[in-house]
Amino acid sequence: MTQTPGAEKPPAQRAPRRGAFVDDYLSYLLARASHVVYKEFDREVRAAGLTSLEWRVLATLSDGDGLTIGDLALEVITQQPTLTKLVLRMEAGGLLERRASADDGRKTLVYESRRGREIVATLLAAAKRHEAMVLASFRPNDVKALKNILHGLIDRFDARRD
Amino acid sequence: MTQTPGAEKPPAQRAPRRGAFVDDYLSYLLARASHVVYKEFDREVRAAGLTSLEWRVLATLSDGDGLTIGDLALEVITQQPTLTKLVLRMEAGGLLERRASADDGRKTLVYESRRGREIVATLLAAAKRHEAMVLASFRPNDVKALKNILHGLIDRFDARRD
DNA sequence: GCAAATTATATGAACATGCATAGAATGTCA
DNA sequence: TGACATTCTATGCATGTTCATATAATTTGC
Repeated sequence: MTQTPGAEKPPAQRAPRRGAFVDDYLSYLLARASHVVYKEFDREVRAAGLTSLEWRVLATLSDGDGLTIGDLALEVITQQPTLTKLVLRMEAGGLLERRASADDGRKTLVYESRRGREIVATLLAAAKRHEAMVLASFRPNDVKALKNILHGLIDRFDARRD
Repeated sequence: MTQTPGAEKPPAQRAPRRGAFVDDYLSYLLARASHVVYKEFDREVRAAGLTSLEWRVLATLSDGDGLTIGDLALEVITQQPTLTKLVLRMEAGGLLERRASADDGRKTLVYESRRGREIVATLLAAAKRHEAMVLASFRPNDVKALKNILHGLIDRFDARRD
C-alpha cells in the first residue's frame, strides 16, 4: 500500500528506513519537509548571528511592525512568555524596540530597530534566493498546488491559539 | 514604511495579517501548516502523558525499533544530546529499553517496552483518525499531490545531518 | 599490532523554554 | 460608579535543550 509503482529501491547508501506509519503520515511529512527546507538556510541565519526564532521575529516584523507581544507570538509560533523574554533580549541586543501602546496600557508593541532592519534585509534577500533554489527543480504548477494546499490547511485549522 | 503610528488598527476580527513576505514564503507555510495540523492532535498526546518529542520517538520506534541513538535523533528531528537524555528519562519512566549493540560497543540501541507499545498503539490509532479528519475536506488528488511534493522535498534535501 | 583518526554516546554548564500565576489595564454590567 | 471578569504582559521556578567536550569503541594505515 505504500509503494509508488515506480518502485524506489532505497539507494545503497543511507537508505531512509521505510516505516509502515510515519513515512506517509501527514504530520511527519510536514515536520520533516519544514525541517529539511529550513535547515540549509539556517546556516545563513546563524552566520548573521541570529537564532531561528529571532529570524522569524525579524522577518515577521519586516512585513509591518508595531505588533503586540501576543500577536507576534502567534505569528512566530511560540508562546507568549518565551516571546516576552526573547524580545527583551533582542531589545538589549539592539535589534528591536518596545513601546507601550497609546490606547491600551496593557499592550507592548514591538518595532524593529535600524540595525534589526539592516540585518533582516540581507536575510530576506537570501531567503528569497534560497526558496527559488529549493523550488527550482519542481514544476511551477506543483509549487502552486503545494502552496495552495498549505494555505488551505492553515486557513481551515489555524484557530490561532497555541 | 513601517509605522502605523500609535493607531494599531485592530482589523475587524482577527484577520491574519497579510504580509508582503512571510505569508507566501515556503518555509513559513510549511512551519505553520505543520504546527496547525499537529496542534489539535497534541491534546491527545498530552492526555496520554507524553510530550510531542516522546510521541515522535514512540511512533518512530513502532515502525521498527532497535535504532541507534543517532539514527533515532535524525528520525525525530532533534539533536543527539537531547535524545540521549530523553531516552534515559523515558527508560526510567518505563517506556523504552536501552541495549548495547552486540556488534558495535559504541552503539546504544533503543527498544520500546511493553508499556511503551501499549501507549503508542492507542495514539497511532488516534493519529490515523486525526489525519483522516484533517484531510477529509480536501480532494483526494490534492492530498496525493501534497504528499508527493512533500516526499519530493524530503528526498531532495534531506542530507540527514542536523 | 599499535598509534592516530574516526565514530557513537554521554555529560556538564550555560542558556532557553514552558507552566503557572502575578500584576496591571481595560471591559462589563448592575 | 464600583465590583467582578477579562485581557495582556511579565516573572519565578522547574525542566529541557544546546554547545562543547569527554569518554569509549572501532577503523585505518603503516
